[in-house]
Amino acid sequence: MGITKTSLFTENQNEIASLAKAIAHPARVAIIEYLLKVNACICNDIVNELPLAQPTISQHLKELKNAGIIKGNIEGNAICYCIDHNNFNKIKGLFGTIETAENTCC
Amino acid sequence: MGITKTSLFTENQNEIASLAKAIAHPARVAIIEYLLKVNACICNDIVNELPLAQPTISQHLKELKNAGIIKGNIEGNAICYCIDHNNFNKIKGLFGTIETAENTCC
DNA sequence: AAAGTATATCGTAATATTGCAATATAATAA
DNA sequence: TTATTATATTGCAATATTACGATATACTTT
Repeated sequence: MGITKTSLFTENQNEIASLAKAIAHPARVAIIEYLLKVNACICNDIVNELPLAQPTISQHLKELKNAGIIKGNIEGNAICYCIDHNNFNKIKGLFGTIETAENTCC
Repeated sequence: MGITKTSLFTENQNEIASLAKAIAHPARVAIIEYLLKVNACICNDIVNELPLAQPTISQHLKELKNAGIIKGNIEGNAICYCIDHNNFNKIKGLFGTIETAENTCC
């Protein structure tokens, strides 16, 4: 098999999982951190900043965009990427709302 | 290729990525939610709760344990799993500390 | 001891991810 | 128009993940 049985889980569970998946690579974490640092969004800068080839960066950016974590705007012949703060806060919310009371077990 | 170039990124970036990876599957999200709900930790219950075969659940539990999200204690011939709240709070912290100020771009 | 219960591991097939060279696309500059 | 610059897409090889049947391990009950 090897295919995740998405249909067996709730929409919320799949949503959390796919957002987590978008963050589940150090290059993508690095891109997020960089975009948060520079705020205004450069793109070729990311290629220069990270030790990966341009097509690889482009692929990671695509995944982050599909997940809604970043967004890109065309600016001349360049593309300006930046964090999509609405969705990013939503992610933080998903983790933040989980109650982690004292556990009485183990 | 196909191998993540872990060595090219910081320890913190790799840590966030691997914690996110542990959450990046709906079955593992479901396991976490279930353990948070029942607090005290049953194990065969998880197999009955989720629509996946026992070896598959066992594999997911192993990944969650390796990531430090859950821990298991032997109790007779059963194993009691529960959330490792120390690490779980750490994860929440990792996401929570990221500043998401207003963005002035895009 | 034998049977039952609970969990882990092995082996394997199906699929997904990662990374990059080569190439395509699109806007700008010369 | 012809470079140049910036980004995306394609194709492919290497590797990782997912799922589960079969089997192993280990404790408990009979």
